[in-house]
Amino acid sequence: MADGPTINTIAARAGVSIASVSRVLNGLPTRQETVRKVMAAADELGYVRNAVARSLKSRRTHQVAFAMADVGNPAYLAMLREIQPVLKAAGYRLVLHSTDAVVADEIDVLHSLGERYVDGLIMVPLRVTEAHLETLAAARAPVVIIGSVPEGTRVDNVRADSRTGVRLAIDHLYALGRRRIGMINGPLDTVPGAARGAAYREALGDLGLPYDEDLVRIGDFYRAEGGRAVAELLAGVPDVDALMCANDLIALGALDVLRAAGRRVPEDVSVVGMDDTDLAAASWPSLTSVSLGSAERGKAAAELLLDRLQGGDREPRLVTVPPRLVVRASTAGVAGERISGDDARDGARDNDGDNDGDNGRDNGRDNGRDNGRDNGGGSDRKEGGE
Amino acid sequence: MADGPTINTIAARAGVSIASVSRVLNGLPTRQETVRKVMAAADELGYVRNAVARSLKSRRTHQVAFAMADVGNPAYLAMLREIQPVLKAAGYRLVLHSTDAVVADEIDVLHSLGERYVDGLIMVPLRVTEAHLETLAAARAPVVIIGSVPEGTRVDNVRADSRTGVRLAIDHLYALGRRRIGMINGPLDTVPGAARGAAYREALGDLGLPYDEDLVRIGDFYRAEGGRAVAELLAGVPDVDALMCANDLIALGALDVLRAAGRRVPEDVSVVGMDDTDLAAASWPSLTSVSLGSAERGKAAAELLLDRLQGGDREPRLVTVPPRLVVRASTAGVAGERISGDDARDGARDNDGDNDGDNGRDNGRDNGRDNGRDNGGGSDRKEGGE
DNA sequence: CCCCACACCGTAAACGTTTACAGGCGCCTG
DNA sequence: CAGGCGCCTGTAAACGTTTACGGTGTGGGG
Repeated sequence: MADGPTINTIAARAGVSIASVSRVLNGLPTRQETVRKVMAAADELGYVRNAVARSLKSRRTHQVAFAMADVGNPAYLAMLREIQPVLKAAGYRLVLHSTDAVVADEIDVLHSLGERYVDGLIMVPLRVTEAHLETLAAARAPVVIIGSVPEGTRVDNVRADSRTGVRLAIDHLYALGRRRIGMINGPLDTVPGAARGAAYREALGDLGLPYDEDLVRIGDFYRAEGGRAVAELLAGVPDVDALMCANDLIALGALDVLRAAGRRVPEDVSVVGMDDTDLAAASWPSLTSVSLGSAERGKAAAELLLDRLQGGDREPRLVTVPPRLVVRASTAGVAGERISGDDARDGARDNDGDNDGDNGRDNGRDNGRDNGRDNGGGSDRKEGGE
Repeated sequence: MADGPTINTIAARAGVSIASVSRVLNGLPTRQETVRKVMAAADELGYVRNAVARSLKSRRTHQVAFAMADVGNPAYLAMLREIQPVLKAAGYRLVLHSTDAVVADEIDVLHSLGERYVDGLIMVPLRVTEAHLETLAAARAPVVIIGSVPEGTRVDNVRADSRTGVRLAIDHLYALGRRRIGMINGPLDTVPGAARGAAYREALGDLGLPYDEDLVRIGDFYRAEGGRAVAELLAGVPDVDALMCANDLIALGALDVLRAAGRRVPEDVSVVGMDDTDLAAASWPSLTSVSLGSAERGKAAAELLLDRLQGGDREPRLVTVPPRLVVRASTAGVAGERISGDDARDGARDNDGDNDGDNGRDNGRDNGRDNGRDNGGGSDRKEGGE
């Protein structure tokens, strides 16, 4: 851990100037003999370029930040899984920011772009406040926002479409013959809650179904809360034959309660979740869920940012990622999985997380066609005892 | 995005030297009047310190890297969830490296420490080769390895204990009266596979149960593979009354096949998984699983690294994290969850991932006592249309 | 009244690169 | 053979900080 060699060290040893060393290391035209000497010296000394000094001079860090509310959240993770390889392929490192859902922290991240420790930022804001917009306008590096921003905000933007997502689900339930379709929503003062609630009402209307307040229950985006809401709904409206849940956790709660109440899923009641997280494929019966394309959004955001980093100026772009209905047993009544929409997903993933320094890995999932499997890995080294 | 102000800009505007500016910004003793002028100028200009220049001078980046095989893997994520807050609290940024299970990439990461873009590294190596050890010995920044390293390697090290983990599970099954306990393992040439297989045999022996080869099946660490292996086992040994699965995915496969075969879980067959991933709590019946303490290992690693970054020299430490058996319905036969061991976990997590820029968050999970819930978030801004 | 101590501040060097510029040298051309 | 052109290389400045060092001004004590 001693002080490493610098180009000065190399220059001295090779008997040339630091400019020549730099030129050789950067592949600029140099006499063959000089190249040889410099390379030899660099090799012998085990030289590694100092990224910090390099960044100072070049004004490029080759780092990009990704900021979201919570590292542990599956929707963000799905984004991260796609963002990472895109950036890596382009030679960027990824700096992770977890804002713990504190708005001030998000503003901080935006502000800290001025420190120039990253070349750009992908952010999933909790909500978009005035303060966000102001800081954004003054940001000293390119930013891509995942989530909706007010019309006219000059920033690259990637959105999902949960309205269409809800509609896909309702149409699916309708096609299965369901007519008493309940909705278990999260709080209406959240943006997702409001949007999904409105979309539900709209979709019913378009199908000519009446909007029945008794069929709607508000809980929170938790499993237990969802279950509670379902229990209430069952008590009030025993003839409900389908449940549209505002996220997968609520839907798992619904499965719990329906099972306890002796209702068969999907024979008596169909259940649809939302977000298509890993949990959907793991549950029993496996859960039909609306994917809002977290993975695709992440990928799109990364590509937008790279384009801006490389391309320079252009008008801000808006990318909207279409939702997809992933049909599983909770509506279709089969143990297997059937995909509707343009893509297949099966989220179950796990690993063998062990102390022996050998862990599972995923094979490529580049194109969203991911069967979600983990490789157990392997090892040729057994001495790491337990 | 114009060029931001530097201390030179401020010095000019405040009519002082850059040294004074620096002193003020760093809180070194300065005349009150000077402080005022500098602060005023800095505020007006919206000055933000350039982290790169600062790092070059101070030789500290306040960044730490975390390298593992795959961002999407739940075991690594559990680590990440704990590492992140620890580093953040200490003022460090987190740089993420996903090596895609390519050993050469891991060596690269180790080597790139010479670039000095981070102050330290936490690494979960796929396996530990000679090349790892060599590069490790020459590493230019402190490293913490999660996973076993050969005796005598001079590096901070955090390990799990899957042998004891398997034993916990087997003892539990034995206590429930199970005597025909099968094992569904991953490939034996993987470190986890070998270790868990051996532990199974040993545990049976200690309980006075015979080791019956017919009760052991090797598949891979996948759900479908696990299911296939279970089907074989059922065909050969119909009287099996418990299954020890080498990871949660295999266990999910086991549940699938047992259900299809008309065996009740846990009445006819008890099932235990391993790793206690989020999927364990989501499945039906919920899955008893052995936690190898990924979260704790992550936290311990972060703390070791911080200690080394702050403390300086000391002997390398070894931390071993004890496993924990999380009893759920697949062995206990209750819908609810009962925790055995010293801690409670319930991994279900989800969110409302929506395009409206409003997302769920987790409340504190600092001490491992985590009820795994997500908050739906909220928003006061509705104009983000869909 | 002189000198010294002290508080404050400015100058300049350093961190490790990249790169503009200019100098030296060889060779070709006229 | 002189001039000029090109290739290669070295010198030095710059990126934006931090910090050692020395200078200046003030006030107090001998």
